[in-house]
Amino acid sequence: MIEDAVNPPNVTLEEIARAAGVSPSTVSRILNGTARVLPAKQKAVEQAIARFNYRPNVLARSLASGKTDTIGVLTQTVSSPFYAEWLRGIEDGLQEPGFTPLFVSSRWNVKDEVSRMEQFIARRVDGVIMLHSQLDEPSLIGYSRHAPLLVLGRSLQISASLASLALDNLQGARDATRHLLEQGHREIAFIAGPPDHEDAIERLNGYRMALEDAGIGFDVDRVEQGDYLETGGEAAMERLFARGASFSAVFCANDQTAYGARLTLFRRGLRVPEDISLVGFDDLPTSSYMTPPLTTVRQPTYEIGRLAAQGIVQMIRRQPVTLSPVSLTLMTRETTRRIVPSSRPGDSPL
Amino acid sequence: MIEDAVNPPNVTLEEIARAAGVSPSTVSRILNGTARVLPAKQKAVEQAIARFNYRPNVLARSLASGKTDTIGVLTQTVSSPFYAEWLRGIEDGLQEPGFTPLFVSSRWNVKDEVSRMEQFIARRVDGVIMLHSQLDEPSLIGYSRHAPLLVLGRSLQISASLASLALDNLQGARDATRHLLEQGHREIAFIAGPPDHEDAIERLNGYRMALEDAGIGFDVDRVEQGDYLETGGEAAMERLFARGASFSAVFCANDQTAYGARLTLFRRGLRVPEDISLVGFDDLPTSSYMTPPLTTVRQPTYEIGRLAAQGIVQMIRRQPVTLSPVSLTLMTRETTRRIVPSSRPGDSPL
DNA sequence: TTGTAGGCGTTATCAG
DNA sequence: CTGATAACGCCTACAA
Repeated sequence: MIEDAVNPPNVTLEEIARAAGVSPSTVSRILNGTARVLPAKQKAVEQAIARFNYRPNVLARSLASGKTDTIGVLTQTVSSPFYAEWLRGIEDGLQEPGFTPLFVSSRWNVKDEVSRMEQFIARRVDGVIMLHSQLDEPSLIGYSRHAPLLVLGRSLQISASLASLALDNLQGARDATRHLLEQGHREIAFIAGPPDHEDAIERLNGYRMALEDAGIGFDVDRVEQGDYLETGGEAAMERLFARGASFSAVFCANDQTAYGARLTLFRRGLRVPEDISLVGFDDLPTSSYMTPPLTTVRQPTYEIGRLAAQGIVQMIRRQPVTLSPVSLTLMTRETTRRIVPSSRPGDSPL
Repeated sequence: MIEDAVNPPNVTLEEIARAAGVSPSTVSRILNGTARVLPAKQKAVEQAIARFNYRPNVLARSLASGKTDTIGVLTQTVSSPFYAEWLRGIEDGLQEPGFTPLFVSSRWNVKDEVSRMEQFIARRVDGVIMLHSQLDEPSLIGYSRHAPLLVLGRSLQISASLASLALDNLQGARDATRHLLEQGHREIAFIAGPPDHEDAIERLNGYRMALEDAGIGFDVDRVEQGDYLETGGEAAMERLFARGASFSAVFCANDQTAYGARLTLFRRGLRVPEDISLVGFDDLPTSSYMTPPLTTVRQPTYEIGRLAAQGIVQMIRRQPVTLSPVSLTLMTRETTRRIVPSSRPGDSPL
């Protein structure tokens, strides 16, 4: 029998108190469970709240209490399929402890990244999670003085208010390359990520290391520059061919790059994996639906997101943070294929 | 020469005023450009702000001013590739007018949707944009009394505080089906979306309508239920075959469904488009990188996001809202192919 | 042009 | 257990 009349939007705690015949502090106590209150008053207040459809003003509450129950989450692009699962993990992980994530994008731009952080501070978030920050360590330490800061995808000197969770990109890239080697490939091309990305560099190093482990020289001629985007992979693959590079497999610094490379192969009438083997990195949700399903290095991003959520909450509560490093695993699917050892070395797909 | 000492986190406007030798209101005025101030004081204040690295407390400001410059954005899943571009469009569109989006997911769950809206109200957002709400119209109208509400992907009775922007799903589906018909296909299967989604129903109707326009009966046997996800498309396609349905083309209610269907075709050794033509809906960013690139109906989601951002700001400013309906366009790529009329009617790919 | 004072809606500290 | 009362940090008349 609750009337759905045109309720004057903003009911305040004080009005509830008056309606219930108690003092504002009592209402506040009931709202927060701060102290025991007589059942009778409790009930009166609850009824008033229901009747007026009262909702505490979060702003006022935060101002008074000094906490906002908000976590700033800085991502490079909210729209990247790569970050999507991370965000979901974070959102889910923050749900139960009662925090709200504030997602913003820096668009791979250091200046934006700074302004977003300033915004977080101005909004008095209780903590910040950064996905792939480009800021230098001193800056990060500076920000961590305002609120606990957790940086994903980097490894930093940690403190009580600064933590990081790194992924073993090097290992992942090494495994992927090794897989190709085990299949008999000797000429493995690599399409790199942005040269200024820490993880892109690690992946390149992993590729290189695996090659050297196998006694195969690292050949610059088989490496092309990509940009982590489909278009970059497409173009890089094109350049590889234009340059007459010889290879039987291509390892791409990330899945999006692999998608682009795949398209170029398709355009040139080359079959995957019959003519060329292809490996990606990230294991985006759609990668297992490519034709054929892409062999790639899986990053458990959703789980990492949850871990991060859990970690930042622990930091806020001044509890010890437990962030064990996450390992990446190769998902062997159908874009790689064993090469017959009899094939003449130096065989070019061209 | 700014010292980066361990600054006591929270400098207040009052401290700035004291340091600059002026009153708090003067500082406030300078901060907001509310009134002219003597150049000398202006400078003194600016210096103090810089020196103390002062950042106004957004909470206090909002509480006092009654506006938060925040827009609640309710999406079904932050992590869906489908919503990604919308979010980006909204974020970009909100940037310039100075609003911050607050992204949350309802996970396709009405209960969550309600609680998110409550949260928005509690946070006193200045406006709300909903992507595909499942709430009924009365509820939406109710919420719109708290703050301007803009619903995307639905068509509603509009008012000064409630607007909607619908997409012509029916038209899009009709065009797609017609395209297939023009290519000579007569047996066109359809993998539908969730039966309780307005747009899924519209797409089914568009398919049906095109068939009837062409004088071809709508055949339930060629329709399978999907769920807008890859796995659903995969399974639906499988069922289509298991049931022995006969078709030369498949139209999927969305791209993710098409991805799944594509995989099933691949598994069965059927070529696209040589054996079966395939059409999707949405034009996700990766669709043009499928093998072969997917023919699909494009929704200009990024642009819609920007439009929505612009629209909600107009509503907040009590300006007339201009939301012209958005049309969808067929992107003819390479998963569809003209069928030779000579092929015996009733030809089954099996 | 500038300062004073009151208020925004809650929480939190103290008596009682 | 409960009610005043003072913050929280800023904005905005109002007055000077």
